[in-house]
Amino acid sequence: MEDKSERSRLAVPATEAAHLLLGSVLTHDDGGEPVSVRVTEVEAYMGDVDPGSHAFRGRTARNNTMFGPAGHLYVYFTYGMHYCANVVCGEEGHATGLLLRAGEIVSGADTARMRRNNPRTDLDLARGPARLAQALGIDRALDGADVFTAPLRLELPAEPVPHALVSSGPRVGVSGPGGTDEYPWRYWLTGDPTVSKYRPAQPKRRPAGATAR
DNA sequence: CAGTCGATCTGCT
DNA sequence: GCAGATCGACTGA
Repeated sequence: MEDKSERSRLAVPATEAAHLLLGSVLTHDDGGEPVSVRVTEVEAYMGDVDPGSHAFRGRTARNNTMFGPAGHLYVYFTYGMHYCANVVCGEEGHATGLLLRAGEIVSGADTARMRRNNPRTDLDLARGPARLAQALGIDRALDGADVFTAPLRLELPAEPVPHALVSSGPRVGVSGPGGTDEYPWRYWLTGDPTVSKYRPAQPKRRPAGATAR
């Protein structure tokens, strides 16, 4: 019953769901030491109307989970080496989701450090979407998994975080046509040290010497 | 400290 | 064939 009502809280527009996820705690218990992350930064993807979204071109094998019901994890593999995780939100079929961009490790830090190959500071354990996924031990085996069912556990706050504590700005790494990158669809807890450093979307990397090597 | 580049999977043209 | 919801190593000052 809890699960049902918690899931329904995510079946809302991405902007609203973002304020539920900020401050929530996601745990992955793979049988070893459980690792928990307090979410401090998310990015909204608006499904098939959003040029920056994987779902913009329609349903594929990879983005299939995005088109399903809210409360499931969409995990994708990118750049040949990284996993990133989204929490599906909104109504089923709309393919909206929230990319987990950064968080603070609240328990299981030892395991997280090992998975991340011992970064300089604990602030770097889950600062960035691929880092967060790696710290939690998330890979594509968890694509489609229910965040309210083992081995995952998502604890939403009783109340959404007040808007006054949240900042917003352009999405990172998205340089889509139509000024997509101008929409303030990235949300973070103002002043939190674990929020990822803003890096403008790379315009395009073209061969500098006119000819490829 | 800031800028550049390689790694290498997935989906679209 | 190419660009991408990234990260970390390396360069040079």
